[in-house]
Amino acid sequence: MSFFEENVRKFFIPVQFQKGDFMLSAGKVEHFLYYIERGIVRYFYYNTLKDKEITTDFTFSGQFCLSYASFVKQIPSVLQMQALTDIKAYKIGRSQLEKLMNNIEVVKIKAVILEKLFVEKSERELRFLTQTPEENYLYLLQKEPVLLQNIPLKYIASYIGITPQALSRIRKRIVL
Amino acid sequence: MSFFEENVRKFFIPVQFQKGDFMLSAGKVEHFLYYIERGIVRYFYYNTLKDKEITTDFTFSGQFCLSYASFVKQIPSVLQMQALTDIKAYKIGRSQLEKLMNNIEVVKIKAVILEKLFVEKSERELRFLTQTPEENYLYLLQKEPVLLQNIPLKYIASYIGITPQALSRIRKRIVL
DNA sequence: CGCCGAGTTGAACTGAATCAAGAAACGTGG
DNA sequence: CCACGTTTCTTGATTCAGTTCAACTCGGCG
Repeated sequence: MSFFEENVRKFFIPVQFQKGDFMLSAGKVEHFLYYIERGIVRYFYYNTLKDKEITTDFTFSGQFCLSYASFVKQIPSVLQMQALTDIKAYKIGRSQLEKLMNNIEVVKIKAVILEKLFVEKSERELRFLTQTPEENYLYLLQKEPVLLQNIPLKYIASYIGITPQALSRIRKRIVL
Repeated sequence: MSFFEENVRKFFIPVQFQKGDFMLSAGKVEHFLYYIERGIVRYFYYNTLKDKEITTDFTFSGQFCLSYASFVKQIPSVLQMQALTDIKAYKIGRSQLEKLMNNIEVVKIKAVILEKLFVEKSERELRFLTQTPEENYLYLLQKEPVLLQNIPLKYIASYIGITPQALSRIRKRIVL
């Protein structure tokens, strides 16, 4: 059991979600931080103008998961979270987490987690700037093969920043 | 004087850079965290394969600035930093900063800064996924007008993820 | 069985990349 | 302060990958 997992079990409450469940809908305020023990979560925005969903991220087993801006500022969330698989998770309320923040070790862990989030976003940024959608897809393929087993391709297309049609053609190109 | 500025002055050493100076070159390990009092810093990667620079970010007056991965892991930096203007800054060494991390208030500030960095990258990610290069440029125009006064457009093109030629045509379109 | 969402395929279109050349701005030394 | 060379910016022509609109297939599920 990992260091995080041990600590998580001490303070967090078990919670489960079913495939398809919305863990957080648009307009709701995020009150919990989740630790995903098993499953995949999808983050997305809904663009009313274009009547289109934009998938921005996925969270896999062993990671923390929350609508960050909403949780921190306690404002209605624009970002939505959906369970892509059945999920086994642990949650902790914001006020209780706040109490833990008097412990310097916990604050340090918080900094480490934020650090990781920041570095990941930076790496993703670099991929957008340097790679073609095709290279981006191939990267995702080798980095998170589990993603492609159960998940609709349209979410992956959106995550890469292209249409489902374009992804379909890329996949065709690759096989040849 | 802001809260940050007050604290910065207590522990940081003044340092200056001239326009064009490399604050950190590729392959060097980052030993300092900088606070930029006045000036603009450009972050970029150099892609040997395509013989091309990729500008990923800018830091303006009143912000912290460092090659994050290199500083934290003490490994040679891939990311480079260059002064786009003359710069007045303050710096603190890694080991001294580490000592400050025994103070919970400092760690909390660290978390707040990382939080800000993460949210900014997330917003930039969303712009890549939802906006056209033209919209992206217009956004930058209104968000950081100072950037366009002295800075070569090719850096801005790179930051948006397009070629200088494409940016030139976008600017032409906008004026009309 | 029929419906519906996901995925694929086709054709026309669009916007950025690329290659190439010329104009404008900048800095440096005479 | 001007002349020169370099870098930056612009413009044109061509090519290419992704978008859009539309039709069709496939598989699951009522």
